[in-house]
Amino acid sequence: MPRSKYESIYKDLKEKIEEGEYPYQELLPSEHQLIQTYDCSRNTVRRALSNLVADGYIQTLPGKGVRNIYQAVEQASYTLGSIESFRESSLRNRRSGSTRVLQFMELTADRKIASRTGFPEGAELYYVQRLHYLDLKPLIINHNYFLKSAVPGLTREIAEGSIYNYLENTLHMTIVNSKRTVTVEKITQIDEKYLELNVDDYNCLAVITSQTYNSDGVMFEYTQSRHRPDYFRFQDNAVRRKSS
Amino acid sequence: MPRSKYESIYKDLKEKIEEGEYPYQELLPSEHQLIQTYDCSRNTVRRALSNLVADGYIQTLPGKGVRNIYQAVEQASYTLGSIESFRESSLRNRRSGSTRVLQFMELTADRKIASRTGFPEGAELYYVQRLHYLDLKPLIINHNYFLKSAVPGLTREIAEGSIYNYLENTLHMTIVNSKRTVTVEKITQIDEKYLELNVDDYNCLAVITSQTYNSDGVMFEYTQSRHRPDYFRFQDNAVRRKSS
DNA sequence: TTTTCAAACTTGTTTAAACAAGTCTATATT
DNA sequence: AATATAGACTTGTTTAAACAAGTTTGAAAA
Repeated sequence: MPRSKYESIYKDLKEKIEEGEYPYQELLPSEHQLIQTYDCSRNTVRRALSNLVADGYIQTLPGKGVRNIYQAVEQASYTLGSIESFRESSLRNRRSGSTRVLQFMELTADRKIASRTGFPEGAELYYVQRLHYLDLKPLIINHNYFLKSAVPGLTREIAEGSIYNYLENTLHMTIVNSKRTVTVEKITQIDEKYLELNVDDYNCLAVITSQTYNSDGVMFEYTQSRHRPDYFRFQDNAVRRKSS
Repeated sequence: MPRSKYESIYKDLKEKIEEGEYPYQELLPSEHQLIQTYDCSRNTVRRALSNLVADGYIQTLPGKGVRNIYQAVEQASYTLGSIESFRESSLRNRRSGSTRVLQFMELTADRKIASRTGFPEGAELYYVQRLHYLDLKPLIINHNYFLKSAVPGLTREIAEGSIYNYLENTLHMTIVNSKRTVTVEKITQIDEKYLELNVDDYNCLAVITSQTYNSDGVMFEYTQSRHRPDYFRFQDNAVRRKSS
């Protein structure tokens, strides 16, 4: 359940927009009207609205009002947007996902690993290599590095299911921030083998590397996520902020 | 120059972080101290800080303080992050960029174009196809569609330079919002020809499609941007907001 | 010495108020 | 009829204040 007023207003408006309560390009109720509707202060309404702006759902027009610019996205393919685990994505898309652990080991970050991942040299890590299936089709190979001190007690069995589920529900860790980079890389032999790709078809794949921070401000995860190109889609909404 | 207090505080703190004034993982001055420093209210400081959180520069730790999690990014390759034009990116990376117009024409959106771009059927459009060079190397082919009514007077000559420069400085249009999708696609003959790619090397490239809105809430641009995979990098920072 | 605990910090949420500036409309003026 | 304008809207910025809740610290009590 929402823990604060502005969150529940945000959620309520978001649903209404998604359900088409306000037509595309039309104005939402004014801030003043929303204050009446939700019985709260102007700041609280504005906070909810600013989150919707960040989502690319609405746009504020000074002097005019708030315009709905939400368009339902084609869910033809597998979409990765916010910070969510493979399991969450699968559920959101109502597909059956499964995970196969290819490797599970503990290691210490040497100079090479440290410079690549951003972990300090000498850090104790878990390394997990997993293959994610969607509807029996192998789509993603994940190479995860977890900071052992932040993710104690990780096992191969946990990795078979959802590691994020373990982090949030068992360790009560909160994921806050994730810095991600999308690139395109040549296929490796491992990719070819497990993703069942044919080099004559695609010889590249989409790679997302991410550094994830928990609520203590500690980077506890580095992941390289290698995606089948034909099922890859990365969405983003950029808001230009006033600068200089 | 900054038009508001919170923007100038944001900018000042951002520069200090980038210059290493606060070590990685260390705490910034508390909100109370920042209030003294900038002689403003708490809300104004918090607004500046929340922008830095969105940038992935800092993380707030309730009860503790504000932690610097900024790490200078490796600028080895061409980076696209926020909404910026090719010229802006080139300048930021201190490279010499140039642009070659391959095609410039006016057209009317038929059903096919409308459904692909999101423009209404029958909309009058400019279509621009351009090749962008960085240090004499062809990196990107752009297919731009501009809404004629929102971008009047666009010419081939303007397209040779910076269209965004024209939009902002001549038409005084403000770009507000851009919805983007990254995918990986097979190379076409056009790509192969102009990007000087060898199919035996890479047979895919990175494609960014974007729908851009101006300050009137009108989608005035649809662009498909096709990038040489070896020079492509897309960065992002995701903040997990409380949900459900 | 160790433990307890209150006080002094930290950030998070919410309200209220004032003013600025852009947009629209209907009335009054030309 | 066309124009000008005042007033009633809209969102944007800033300040002030109060309370909640998490973390730190040092003094008092065991």
